[in-house]
Amino acid sequence: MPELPEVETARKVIAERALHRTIVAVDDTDSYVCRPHAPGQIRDALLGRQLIAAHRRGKTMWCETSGLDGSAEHGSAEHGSAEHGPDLGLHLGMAGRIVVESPGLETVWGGEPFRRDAQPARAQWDRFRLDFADGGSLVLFDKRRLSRVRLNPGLAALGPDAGTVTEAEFRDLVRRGTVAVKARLLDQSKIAGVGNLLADEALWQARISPQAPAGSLSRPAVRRLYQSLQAALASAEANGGVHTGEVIAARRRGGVCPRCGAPMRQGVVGGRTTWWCSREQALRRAAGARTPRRASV
DNA sequence: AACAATGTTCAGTC
DNA sequence: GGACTGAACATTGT
Repeated sequence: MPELPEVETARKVIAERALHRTIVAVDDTDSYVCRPHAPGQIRDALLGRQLIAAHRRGKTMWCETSGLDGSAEHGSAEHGSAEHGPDLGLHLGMAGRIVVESPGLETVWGGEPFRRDAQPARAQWDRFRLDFADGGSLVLFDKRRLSRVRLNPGLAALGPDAGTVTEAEFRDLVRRGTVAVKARLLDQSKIAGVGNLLADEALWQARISPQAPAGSLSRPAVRRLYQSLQAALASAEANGGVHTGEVIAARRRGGVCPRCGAPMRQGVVGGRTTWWCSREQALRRAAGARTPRRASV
């Protein structure tokens, strides 16, 4: 169930292990995952080509592909689009992972966090597959079938990547409107890459209520939020995923704030289950308002 | 058995 | 048209 850091891990797996290998077979028969393409359309577009680069913005990945004889990987060749194939867009949805097999090398994967269950990966969860001429493969594995594969994915609906957005851009995009700040963080058209856990973690680090209207944040608060988000992204990438966030383990019944010990509170914000510290992330009303209610559990 | 799940999209309302 | 809300999507795990 990947957010930006997990998707970046998957992108690296592709970039390091799946490039420059000729595609000799494509399974694009899952019409839900491959929508709106017709079965066979992605296959026909990719057969005989190679993946030559893997990119990411937010949670969306796309791979550039070579010309039919692999020409683009051998440099120059700037004679027009015939030298390149279409981009292959990959989105891991809620539970997708990328698995790359290579002859003589161990299988590598990225995306969904590691689970130590002994359960073998059932082939029925392979939603999309590229087979390479060397006998290896790239598989999009997804138990829940909400991942997506498509040719030439548009990126116009995505805001700047959460990992590279500047503080000034972030402030302009976030601090406006009346929507809850958490909902704004989850809006991929504003900032791309933040998911439910990352949003809870960054807001907790910054001690900001997830329910605070986005436009009501003070300039220092937005700055804290930006810095907390960058720290949470870096920490997740270093430690293996967003589930390693400090407050994530406290997202459960009876959980307490890892900093102050106050009970964690749960609710729905922006349509997603949300946990926050009842003390440090209390929703403060506009200037002049009091906070008369004692903390309730 | 009912419900939640680390995501996106789309129909609907203001 | 933009901002916002809530349900739907497919499937699994609790």
